Amino acid sequence: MRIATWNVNSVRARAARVTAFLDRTQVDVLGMQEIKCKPEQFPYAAFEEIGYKVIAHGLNQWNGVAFAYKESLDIQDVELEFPSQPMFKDIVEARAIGATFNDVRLWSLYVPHGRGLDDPHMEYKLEFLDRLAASQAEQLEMEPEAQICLMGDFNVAPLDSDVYNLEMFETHVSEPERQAFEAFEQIGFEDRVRELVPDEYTYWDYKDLCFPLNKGMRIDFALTSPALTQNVNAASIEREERKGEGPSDHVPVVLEISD
DNA sequence: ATGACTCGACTATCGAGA
Repeated sequence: MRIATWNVNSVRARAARVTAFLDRTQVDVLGMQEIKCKPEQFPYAAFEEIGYKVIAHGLNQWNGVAFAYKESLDIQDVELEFPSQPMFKDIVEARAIGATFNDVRLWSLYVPHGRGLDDPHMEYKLEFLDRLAASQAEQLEMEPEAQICLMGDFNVAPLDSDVYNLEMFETHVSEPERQAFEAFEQIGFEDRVRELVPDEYTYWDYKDLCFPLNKGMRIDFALTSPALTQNVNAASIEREERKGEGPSDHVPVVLEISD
């Protein structure tokens, strides 16, 4: 089974590119972030035409997460939030969707942007990561052999080399954010993509020729539980998807898993 | 070329992204 994660930055603006990617790569499941629409606004037809079904979660024009998966695959146990997912202003935002495919539990995650080190959104971001890690630690305690992949836009650059110039950043690289990210490793999740593709960014700002100058960030990850980590055979970061007409500012991250 | 942001929204500037 091949799975992928991609912050598509509006699925309605990007439907042709996303479906072209699926058609080309034939990944079995794609977790999307920032679909920026409600389920009833999702461009289902374009996905159905190439043999994919979609489950989407979105409340408004912000955030929004979804899975596209091959129509032959069974989908089970869909959840539209993780346990104790924090609220922002009394709303559980559309930033997580979980579903099980072939006994592999996938989460498509859009971690809040902190905006600034002293911004209320930063506290929200850190709490989001803390509670996500706590929920997964609890899950692994109950079921140590669970095959889980936490994938999405984490909005954290764990290493200095994950940004083109450390001095340009305050958020994404701060110690509290990096500690919140490292918590996943501490409970047993691993970033196999890092081992297989050590030097690549996953995001380049639209502005200032960032992509041609390779001024990027590595902030999109697919973290695997111990039982799933041993089944990861290959990984790629689809840099080509940042080129051409109307790209997202993020590119897909792909994992190949043996059954 | 990988080229100087882009998206969706109370359709016209603006918040948000990172």
